[in-house]
Formats: sequence, C-alpha cells, structure tokens
Amino acid sequence: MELRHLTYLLSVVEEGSFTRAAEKLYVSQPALSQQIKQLEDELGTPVLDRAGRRVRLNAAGEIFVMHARRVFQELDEAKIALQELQELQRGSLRVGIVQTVNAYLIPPVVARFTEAYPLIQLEIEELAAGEIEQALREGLVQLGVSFIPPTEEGLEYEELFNEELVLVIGEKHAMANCVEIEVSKLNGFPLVLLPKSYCTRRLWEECSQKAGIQARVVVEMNTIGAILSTIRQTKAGTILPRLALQQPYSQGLIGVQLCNPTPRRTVGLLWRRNAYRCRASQVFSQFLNEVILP
Amino acid sequence: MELRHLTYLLSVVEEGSFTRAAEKLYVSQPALSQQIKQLEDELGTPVLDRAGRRVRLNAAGEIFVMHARRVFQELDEAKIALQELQELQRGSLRVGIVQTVNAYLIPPVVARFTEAYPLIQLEIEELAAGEIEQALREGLVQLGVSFIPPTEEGLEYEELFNEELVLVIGEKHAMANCVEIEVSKLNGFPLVLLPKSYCTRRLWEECSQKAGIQARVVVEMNTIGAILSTIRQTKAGTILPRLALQQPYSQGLIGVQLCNPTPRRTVGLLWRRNAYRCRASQVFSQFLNEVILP
DNA sequence: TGCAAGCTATAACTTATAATTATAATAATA
DNA sequence: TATTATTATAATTATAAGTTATAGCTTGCA
Repeated sequence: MELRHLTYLLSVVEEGSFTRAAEKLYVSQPALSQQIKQLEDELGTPVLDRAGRRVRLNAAGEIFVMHARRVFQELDEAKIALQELQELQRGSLRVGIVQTVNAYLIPPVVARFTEAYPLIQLEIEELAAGEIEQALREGLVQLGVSFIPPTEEGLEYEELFNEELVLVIGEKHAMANCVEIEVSKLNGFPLVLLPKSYCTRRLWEECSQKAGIQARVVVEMNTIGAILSTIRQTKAGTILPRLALQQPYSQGLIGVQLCNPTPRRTVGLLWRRNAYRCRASQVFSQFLNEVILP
Repeated sequence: MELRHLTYLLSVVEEGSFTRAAEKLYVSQPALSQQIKQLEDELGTPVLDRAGRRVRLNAAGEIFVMHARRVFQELDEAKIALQELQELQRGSLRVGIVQTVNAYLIPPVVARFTEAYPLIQLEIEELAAGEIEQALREGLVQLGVSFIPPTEEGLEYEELFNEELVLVIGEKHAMANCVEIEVSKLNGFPLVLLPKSYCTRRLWEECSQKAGIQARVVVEMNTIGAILSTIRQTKAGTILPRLALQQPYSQGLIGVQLCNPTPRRTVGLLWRRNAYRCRASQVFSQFLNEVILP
C-alpha cells in the first residue's frame, strides 16, 4: 500500500465517480481503476459499491476512509511542524562555551536570541575547551564557542576573534603604571591562575616557558570572578584575556600588556563535521558575530 | 511522498545505519540512500545526521518521525477495524422485511443472529414490498426479505420459499370442514383484508378476478394480528399465506386451501445489484435459509 | 423494447521510477 | 598511514504505474 492508493480512493469518494476523479488527479481512468483494485485486493475487501451511475463507499470503505483521512491529517501536521521548526518556532539549541567568553560576550547574545525566538529552548553550558570538543562529538551540544584550532579530530570551526592575554593587577600595584612589561620580568611574580585544564592557563605556561621564567602560582581558582576578587585584595596578579576586564568584577583593576612573547588566543565557533547546522545554531552564530563586530 | 519513504526512514532510524536498514528491508543500500534523499528533498530539510559511524535523527527528523509513526499506527488500526468487520465483531446490518414474513419467520433468525454476533447492530424494519425495494435502491437497507420477482430494476434476488394463500376462517365456521374450496364459491363472501398497497392483497385481487368473482371486503386492516382477531370473532374470513396460522394469534382459526386458481407467492432475499454483500448480510441470509429448511 | 450515451473494467503496450551493480568519496580504526 | 566500514553517486536494469483501445454494463430516452 502506498499513499497514492489512499489519495486515489479519497478522490473517487469525493467525486463519486472514477471518471471525474481521474480527471482531477490528471491520470487516466483505467490507471485509477487499477490502483483502487490493488488497494481492495490488499485490504481483502471491496471498499466501493459500483452501483452504475453512482460510486459509493460500502461499510468497509467507510471505516477505511476515516483512517485514510487521518493519515493525511497527520502528514499535514508533520509538514506544519517542520515549517515551524524552520521558522524557529520550536526546537532547542545547546551551546558549550568557555568561561572567559561566556562571562563577558554571551549575555548580550543570549538576550537578543531569547527575545527574538522565545520558543527556542536555549541551553548554555559553561565548559572547558576540551569538554566542549567532547560534547560536540557526542552530540550533547550542537555548537561550541571555544579556542581554535580544536585539538580533537572531526570538528569544523570558524574564527570569531583573536585577543591577547594581559597581566591583570590592582590599580595601586607598583607595576600599574607600566605601558607594557616583558614576560621575562615576571620570574617569581605571584600569580593567581586558572587550573592547568584551562586553555588560558596552558597558553601562559607556554609563554612563560618561551621567556625562560617560572612564575609563582600562589593559588589556582576556577572562576574568573573569584580570581579578580583575589587580585583586588592582594599584591598578586593574574593572566587573562583583556576583555575579562570588561566584567563588573574588574573595578579597581588594570591590565598591562605583555611582550616577548605576547600570549594570544583565537576564539571561534565549533561544530561536528557533517552535522546538519540547524537554523537555531546558525542564528546564534550570526548574533554572536554581530556582538563581536558592532 | 509515499509510505515507502516513511518505512525506509523508520528502518534507518531503528537500525542507526543505512547499510543495516537496507539489509532488513531487502533492498540495496543505494536504493535506500536515494529514497531518503527524495524524502529530505520533499520535506525541504535533512532529517538525518550522517555522522560517520552512526546515523541519527536531527531536530526536524525527530518531529517528522513522530508523525510518521502515527501514520503507520493509523493504518494498523484501519486494518484491525476491517478485520473486525469481516469477523462480524463490529458493523451494522439493516434489513427490510414484509409483515407476513417478519411476524412468523424472523424472530428465530434474529435470536440466533444477535446471540452469535452481539456486536453487530442489527436493525429490522417491517416495510411493504414496494418500500423495501425503494430502501434497497437508496442504500437505507442492505437486505430485503420480500416477494420476488421484484418490480423495480437494479435489484437482484434469490428464492427462499413458495407458499400458497389460504382462506382463514374460525374453526366453527360453516366451511371449516372443507378440505378445499374453489375460489368461484367465494363470490360475495365477507373478507377482512390488508389494504391494496399490500402484495398479498393484490395477489388475491388477481386471483378473484381470474375466477370471475367479487368478494365482499367488510374491512381493511393493516396488521395481521388485528385481522386474525377480527376473524375469530366474526363470520368473515381472510386470505393469508398458510404460515400466518403458525402465529400465536391463530388459535381457533383454520386455513382452507383455495383452488382454481390457487394463489401462490414466492418470498425471496433481495439486494441492490452490484452492491457488495457484507458478511453480516451473508450470515443473516444463511440463518434465514436454515430456519426455513430445517 | 431497442438504441445511444456514459461509466468502469480489462488487455496490451509504453513510460516512469525504483532497484541493482559498480564504484567513488569519506570517516573511523588499527 | 593503510585499511575497513559506511554512505553517495552514476549507469543500467527491472518493476510497476500510466496510457490507449476497447469490451461489458447500466441507464436514459426515443
């Protein structure tokens, strides 16, 4: 049985005639007769009474047609639902984002998105870069905002922006007036840093190694807010992307540019290779780009 | 879109692989790929994420598959309903029956039928012969029990039995001892008869005309019970099929055979030509035959 | 009652399309 | 990096839907 059989039957019922139904369906009358016969053979019972001038449903036909109509109703509903999904009237989007970006770039994007598409279930997960890549591969998130290039295989990405890491210290710190400072000068400097599982931390490690120094890590903390609060109350500093200073917690703190080398990182969008990028994720990406490049 | 597309999609989803789904469907893998592609083209969106080793539904796919499953559920229900109809577990049967037959032959048939198939909605309508033929043509009843051959066109029939009309009189009537009586002897005989719209009455009119006599119709009554009660209390007689005397009302009455000519009538089953004779009507016919020919 | 018109079914044939085979392209695994 | 597993594509074959011609019934009208 195929939908064609149901379509044809409904048309015959509606027209009360094979000939007229065939005209409406733009097929020949014998084609229609054959298909109806096939249907009746498969159902094991006639569904139409061919009473000369008028063709009408018999008892079995009445029952079958009722269900056939529901079949098409169901398919119509499916098409409407897909349409709505296309128009972002439903569906969900899960995005994995690294802490530093999440803290100061994502709120305005989320605000715009939820206002524009209130019916989309948006889920933002703050994850470490490695967790994001893992979540993408497992399909736990559809989109990642993390550092590029990714370390794992099977992911595609697109650059969002490139930023430098700066030394963050209290504005009354002895070094607060420096325009820039060489990394090599930070040997033994007390730092409050993110754990080594964080990309930002690893970038710093790489950078300090290049400069041939060893900073003194007084404490590791895993949230930026906590680190900044600590810096504000001690002589220690921290290494963070400059944009972290846009946070509300950053009052009373300043960033000093590092050089020789200047640690930099590139943030981008990530997704699983070959995964269908749903409209919701496309729109989210677009909003993010608009916030970055005003 | 055809049901084939839905079947294939559901199979791919279930197996999580084109290759395995194709094996289960007994088609080649490329055939499957092509059909899924057709479906996606028609829906205007991909429904599957081909992520290398594993194939899975995307958001649009989840929605569509839900509806596709309901489509097959609907068709399953349709098949079950038709099955039940075939097995007389549901459905209805409307039968039009002439008074004389209804009065003494139908009750046992109805009893057997309703006991055997309690879920069938059986409707017995007592109608005049002409009304039965009309109701058959209009599809108001599926089966008729009436006199054959029918007067209207477009009806088919099958003989049930042939019976003679007799003169019914009280057992203490002067003529009660006659074995038979010639119609010509009934000139001026007082009779209580059915109205002229009834076939039995018309048969008698034809018969008396042939014999060249004119009976005296003292009163017309349209129910057999009333006629018999009247006969029991008067010197009048009536003309009815012999089987009418099997009724409970017939105590104290006897039937005298008529001859020259002997009025006879044939009772049969009637249905609309080319109409599908549903199982319920076939079973009803069978029961009726069994009651007549024990 | 017979004839003409209208409608559906059947048969033979044609066309469209689904399925197959062969093979390329791609991703996962060793 | 080679190999295996998996899906996509291209060309061909097979199937089945469609078409044309026509027969067989009904029905309506002369």
